[in-house]
Amino acid sequence: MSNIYDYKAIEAKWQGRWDKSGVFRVERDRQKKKFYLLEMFPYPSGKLHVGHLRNYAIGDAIARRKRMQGFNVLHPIGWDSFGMPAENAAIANKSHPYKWTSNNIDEMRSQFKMIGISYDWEREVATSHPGYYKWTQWIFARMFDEGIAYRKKSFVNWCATCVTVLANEQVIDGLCWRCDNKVEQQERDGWFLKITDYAEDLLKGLKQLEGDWPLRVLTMQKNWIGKSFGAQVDFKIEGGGDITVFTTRPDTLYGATFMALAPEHPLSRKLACGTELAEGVENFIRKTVSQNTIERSAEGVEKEGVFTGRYAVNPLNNELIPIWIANFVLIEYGSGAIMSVPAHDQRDFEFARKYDLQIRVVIAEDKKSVEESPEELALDGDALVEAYTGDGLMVNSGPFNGLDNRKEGMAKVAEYLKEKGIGERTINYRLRDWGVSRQRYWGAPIPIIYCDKCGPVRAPDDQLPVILPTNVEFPESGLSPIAGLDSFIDTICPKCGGPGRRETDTMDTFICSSWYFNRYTSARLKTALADREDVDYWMPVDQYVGGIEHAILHLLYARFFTKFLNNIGAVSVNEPFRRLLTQGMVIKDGAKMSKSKGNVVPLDGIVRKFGADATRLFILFAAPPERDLEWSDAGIEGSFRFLNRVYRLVEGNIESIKKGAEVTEGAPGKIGEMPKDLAIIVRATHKTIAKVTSDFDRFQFNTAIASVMEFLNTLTAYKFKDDPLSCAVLREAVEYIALLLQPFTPHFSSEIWEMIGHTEPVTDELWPVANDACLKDEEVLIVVQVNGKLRGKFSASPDVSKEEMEKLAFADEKVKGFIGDKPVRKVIVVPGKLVNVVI
RNA sequence: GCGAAAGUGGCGGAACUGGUAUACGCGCUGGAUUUAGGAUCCAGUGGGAGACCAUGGGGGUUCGACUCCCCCCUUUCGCACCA
Repeated sequence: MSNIYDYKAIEAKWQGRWDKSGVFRVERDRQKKKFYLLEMFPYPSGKLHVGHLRNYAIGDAIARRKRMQGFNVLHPIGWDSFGMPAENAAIANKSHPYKWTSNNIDEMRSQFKMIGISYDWEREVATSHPGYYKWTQWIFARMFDEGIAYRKKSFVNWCATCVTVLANEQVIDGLCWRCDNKVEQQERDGWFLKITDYAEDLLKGLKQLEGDWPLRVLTMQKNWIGKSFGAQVDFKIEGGGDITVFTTRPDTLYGATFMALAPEHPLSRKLACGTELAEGVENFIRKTVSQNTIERSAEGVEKEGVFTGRYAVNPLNNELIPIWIANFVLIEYGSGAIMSVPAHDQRDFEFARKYDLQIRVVIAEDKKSVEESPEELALDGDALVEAYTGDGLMVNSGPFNGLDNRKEGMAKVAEYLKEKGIGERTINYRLRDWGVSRQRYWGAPIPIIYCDKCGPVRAPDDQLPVILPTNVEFPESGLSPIAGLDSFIDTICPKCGGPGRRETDTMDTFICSSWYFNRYTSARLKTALADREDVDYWMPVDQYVGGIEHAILHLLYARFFTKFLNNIGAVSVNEPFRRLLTQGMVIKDGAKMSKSKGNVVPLDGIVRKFGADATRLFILFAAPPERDLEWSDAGIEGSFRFLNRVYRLVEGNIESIKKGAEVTEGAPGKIGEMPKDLAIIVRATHKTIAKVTSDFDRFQFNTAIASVMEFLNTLTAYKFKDDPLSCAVLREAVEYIALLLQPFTPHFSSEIWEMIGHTEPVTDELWPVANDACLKDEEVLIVVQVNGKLRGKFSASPDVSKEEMEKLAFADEKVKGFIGDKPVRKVIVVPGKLVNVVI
């Protein structure tokens, strides 16, 4: 008898069977309750590594268990196959992204099969396939029609290394999310999606997800959307023109002693134009704008500014206030201009101190000070050490004096502004429109044609997909090979029939992944992005599993697309993912495992050495799913050993186990009549079922697996006899081990199941249910404490009375010794658990 | 700075609503088997000679605290001039 089970043969055998029989293929079936389980699909970077495995092992465990619970489970996989690495690799190897990508997909597909994930392979999609991106373009076309996709010139995030523009969500701490290089600001034309139109819907939708999504993700999205209430106010510029500002503090308007514009603000250059200040202003703007995001926004960067020489009129008191340009004012937020209230805003305060600008207090901290010394308040702006940002009573504010700033002031000032037609209450969001133009080749072409007469016109639906030409050469620079490709560019305007030029930018790949979950419901359909009945049956995704790194990016975009598709009547759901499980990252050498960081632990070597089952089991056993996991090879042998022990138990007792099938009634019914020690095994069996079930419901795979291991320890410690009842007990134990492990170690479970004589596959079995009668112990251990410290134990019937427990506790010799002759002050008895004697 | 999560043996991690802290696994020690190694099996394994002491530190509530409350420290993550 070999010590190591033949995992290679076993895994190949079952993978072959699953492939051939197509057990994991599903069809829409209104009779059955559906369950849509989805893991975030991978970018086909080459090979699976243990970081990938975690995601897919978790997903597969859930999918397989749901199948065992009788659900019609949709569990598909595909490829997020557009993207820069393919293009860069192609340039480096003088190959083509198409080839590189499809080779990688082939490699990764075979690896997915090698680890036995229960996918419906008939639904496989690849976002770089024309049959897929046709519908990506179709959605873009709808967005164009609805005014959601639009073109504008603006300051955008530019990554020089990737030679392309990035969305705000793709800039992490001022660095490119992909290559970690510094991002610069550049003024460019490009396509944007008006995600801001959906800001309120996206925010509201988060409420619906509460409890089903990790709170962390909900909070991050909420902060990202960043809703704030306030007012917009128009300030007249002395000598003509006006500036609109957004403020959350209309109650401090009387304290606005200067204005500040973002350097990028269109008026910044104009205001000083032709004056002797023009040069200084120009220099300041140029210097500030050329700084990258980090240099400009890092903590502790000093506030700087320059005076434009011009003044605006405070609309409430008609005072002239100087207009400055300041580095801390952001063009992206609000209107890119602010009214500055140094007494009540720390940033304005620092700026005012530096440039010696007036500071006027308009909110008094408490009532008393207003009543006692009203005249002093007008003066003490200079005495402030920092801005007062709290609430209080309005002072120095004309007719508003004495009002509670928050309860009345804000509304009253806003009302007044509205009456005068110089402002109103408004809501501002931090969320910006999504810049989606990418100056790279390997992405979905934006289906737009420029015509000198008609402007940008979208390609008609019957001309979709706009095919990305594959017969191209790649310049070393990383510039897109289609940017100068006349055969692609030159076309006819669909509107007027005149000459037209195709857009050569491609779409951000996050667009491709914003709707793919719909496509799985009818992956090969040629006439629509998804069959309406199919998509209505399967969507939403019941359980989504993916990395926390997409908390904002992908998860926000996918929600936005779903709301848009719902809006145009293409789908019925409003939120794509009912429940979300964010698994922690797999860390190696202190960084998230990824190919670009060069710290990947490839899967194939490990699987070769221990088998797919042991590898999957280990990664689920090593830590709870949400926690980060520092990878080490060290523990995997334990999982492998465990499987070997189970295998040997079955192989070594195969005759008894088979004989056990002849006892027709099964062990649980006979628990009352069997020997005590055998009954303990039956109880352990059913307790394990109950424990694995409840742990699984909470996705605590690590403890679920631990309890099966513990059960095996109990089982192997017991000397089974060969009588029919013992055989039945052993058989039952082995059967449940196979069933409970099936979601984690499917090949192994299948093999065990077959070995003990089953002809139907274990993957078709139902999830076991513990027998309640077997969960109750015959005896329980009662602990005895003296003054809260453990001093003794005894066992008793689980329904032992409190009086009896107390009696038994005091009878314990050790306990007696600790009590001595001291008086007993109190005795606490927890039924069936513990006695605590207080002396 | 703000917000969130976390801190338990040599290591990964258990402990559901306060009730035997350290389940399960790794590693380590000793033994059995083996020509040897590997594999396997058995026993042991928080610290301390000990009464006792231990869940980041310090207080508190309680008969009883990893669990609840207060203060502090550390780590990780997110946000960070958002007007």
